[in-house]
Amino acid sequence: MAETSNFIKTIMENDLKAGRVSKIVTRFPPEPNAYLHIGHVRAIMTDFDLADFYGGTTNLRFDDTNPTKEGEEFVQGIQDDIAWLGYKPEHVCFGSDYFDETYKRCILLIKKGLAYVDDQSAEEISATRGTLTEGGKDSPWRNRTIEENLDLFTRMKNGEFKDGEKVLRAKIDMKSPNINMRDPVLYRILHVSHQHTKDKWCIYPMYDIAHPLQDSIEGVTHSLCTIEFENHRPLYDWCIRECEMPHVSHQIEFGKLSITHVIMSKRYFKLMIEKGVASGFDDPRLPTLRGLRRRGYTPEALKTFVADTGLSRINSETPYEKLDYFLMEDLKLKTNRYNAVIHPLKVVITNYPEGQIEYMDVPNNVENETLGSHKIPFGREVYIEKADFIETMPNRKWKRLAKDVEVRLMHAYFIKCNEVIKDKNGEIIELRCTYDPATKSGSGFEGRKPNGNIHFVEASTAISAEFRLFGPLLQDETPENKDLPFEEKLNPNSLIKVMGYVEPTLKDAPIESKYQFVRNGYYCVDTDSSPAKLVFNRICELKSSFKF
RNA sequence: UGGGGUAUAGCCAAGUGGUAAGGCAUGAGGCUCUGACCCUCAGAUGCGUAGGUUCAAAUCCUACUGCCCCAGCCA
Repeated sequence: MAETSNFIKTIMENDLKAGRVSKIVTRFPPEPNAYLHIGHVRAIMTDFDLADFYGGTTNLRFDDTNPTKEGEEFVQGIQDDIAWLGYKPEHVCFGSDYFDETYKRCILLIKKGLAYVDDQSAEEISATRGTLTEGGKDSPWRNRTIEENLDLFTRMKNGEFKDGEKVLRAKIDMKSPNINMRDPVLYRILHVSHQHTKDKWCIYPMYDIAHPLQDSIEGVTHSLCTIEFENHRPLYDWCIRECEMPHVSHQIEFGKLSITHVIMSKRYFKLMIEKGVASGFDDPRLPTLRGLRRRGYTPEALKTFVADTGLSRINSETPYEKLDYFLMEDLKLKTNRYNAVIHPLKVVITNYPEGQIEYMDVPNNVENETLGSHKIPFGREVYIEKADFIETMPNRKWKRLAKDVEVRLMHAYFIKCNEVIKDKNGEIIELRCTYDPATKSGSGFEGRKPNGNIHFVEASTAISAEFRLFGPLLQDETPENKDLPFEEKLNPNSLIKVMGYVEPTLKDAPIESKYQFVRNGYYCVDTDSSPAKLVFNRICELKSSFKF
C-alpha cells in the first residue's frame, strides 16, 4: 500500500513538501446505516494507510446527520469491523458533535446574505431546479431580508414549523451549470429524535454543509471520498470559504472498487435480510466484511487484495478470483492442510488386509515445518475424488488415476487401478486397486514415479460432512434484468450443499455449520470460533460447480 | 443536446517530453508425496481516434469518439 504509488500520495507529498500542510489528517466518514463491505476497505486503507505513512492521523467519524436512517447498532459494528481490519482511529467522532457549530456557521451565512429560508415545498424546489441543460428559477423567497431569514431560521430551530415546511438554502446561483450549486438545501426540518443529540434539534444539516464543516473543525487536511462527489467539490470549497472556517480542508476523489458479479449495495443487503433471503449482514454470501469473515477471508487477504488493485480516479471492476488469490497468499504458510473428499468414489485395495488400519504421518503444512504434523488413517477401503479418476488416460498430461495406472495416495502408498466397477447405468461406483507396500510414504522409495499424487480419506474412519459452496446472492445487474423485481435477480447457485467426507482429525471441527471458499482445488472452511482457517488438500472440481 | 470527470494488454495499474514498471488472469515449459506452492519463458512496434509541435510524445497542442457522474428536504 504505502510502497506503491498513487495520485493521492503524490498530492500529499507535494502538500507536505510545499509546506501547505505540516501533518496529514484524514477521516473515514461512514454513515451508520449499515455494516461495512469490501468496497469500504479501499476507503479505509486510503485514509488510514496514507495518513500513517506520512506520520499523520485518521479519525473515524460517523456521518450521522440524518436520524431517520441511522442506528446505534451500526456504530458499534463499524468500529468492530475497522478494528478487525487492524486499524485504530485517532478519534472516534460524530457529525452530530458539531451541530452547534454548523448551526452557528449557517447563521453567519445568513448574515452575509448567503443563505435564506425557503418556504417552497420539496416538489416546488425540485421543479424549479432546472434540468441538466437549463438553469433553474429563483425561489420567490430568495430575497428575504437578513432579519427575516434570521428570525425564520431561529424559529425553524425552535420547532415552530412542521417537517418540510421550510428549509434553509444557500444563495449561490440558480443558473449554475453545476446543479449542486443551484441554491442547495443546507438544513431541513426533521422532528425526529437523534440517536446522540436526542431531542435537542429538529433541524438537521445536509451532507453538503455538514461535511466540509466537520472536516474543517477536525483539522482534516485531505478529505478523501469517492468520485461521485466530485461535482460537490465546488460547494465543499464554497462552504469552507463562506463559513470562514479557519482551517481549509481539501476534498480529493478516487474511484470506487467493485468486484465482478458482486452487488455492493446497502439497499440490496437490507432488502435481502428483510425478505429472509440473507440471514443477516454476516451472511457469507454477502460481500460485507462480516460475511467475508465468516466465509474465511482474513483481514490481511482483503488488504493485500485492495492494495494490489491500486487506486486511481477510475471506478474499477476486479474479478473475484483475485481476492481468492490473495487469501491463499495469506493462508498458504499459516494454515494446516487436511484431507477431504467432496464427491467420493470408493476404492478397495484388494491386497490390503481386511480390518487393518495404519496411521500415516502427515505434515500439517509442507511449506511450514513449524506447524507440525498429524496422523491420518489408511486402510483397505478409501474414498478419492471422482474427478481424480478417468477410465482411460486422455493424454500424458493426466496426472491422476486411470485404469492400469499407478498413482500415489498422498502420504500413503502407490496404488494401481485394476478394475472398474459400474452400476447398471454405466456409472463408475467403485475401483479395485492394489497397493505396493514398498512405496510407503517416508520410506524413501524411488524405484519408479507415480502418475501423480492424489488425496484420500480412509472409509471406515472418515467423517461425513456437509460442505457448502457459496456464490454471490444476487446476480449482476444487467440491462436485461435491471428492471426485474429483486426476487428474479437472486442467484440460484448462491448456495450448493454437498455431502462428503473429511479425515477423522477434524472430528470436532464444526464443518457442517461453517463456510468456505474455493480456489484452484483448495477448499477453505471458516471458523469464527477458532482463529485457524482450515485448508483442505486438493479439493477439485468445485470451481466448475461454482457458477455465477 | 449543460457541466464535471475519465481513456495505457482480458482485469487492475505505474508512467508528468527521452524511447511502455508491476500484479491478477492466460499460454508454454520445469519441479513436486497437493495439477497447489515454487521456478523459467511468452506477452501492448503500442498508450481511445485523427492531426499537429519536437531531434524525440502515453506524456505538450487541436479536434473528435467512447464510458462514468450530477436535476434527494440521502450520504
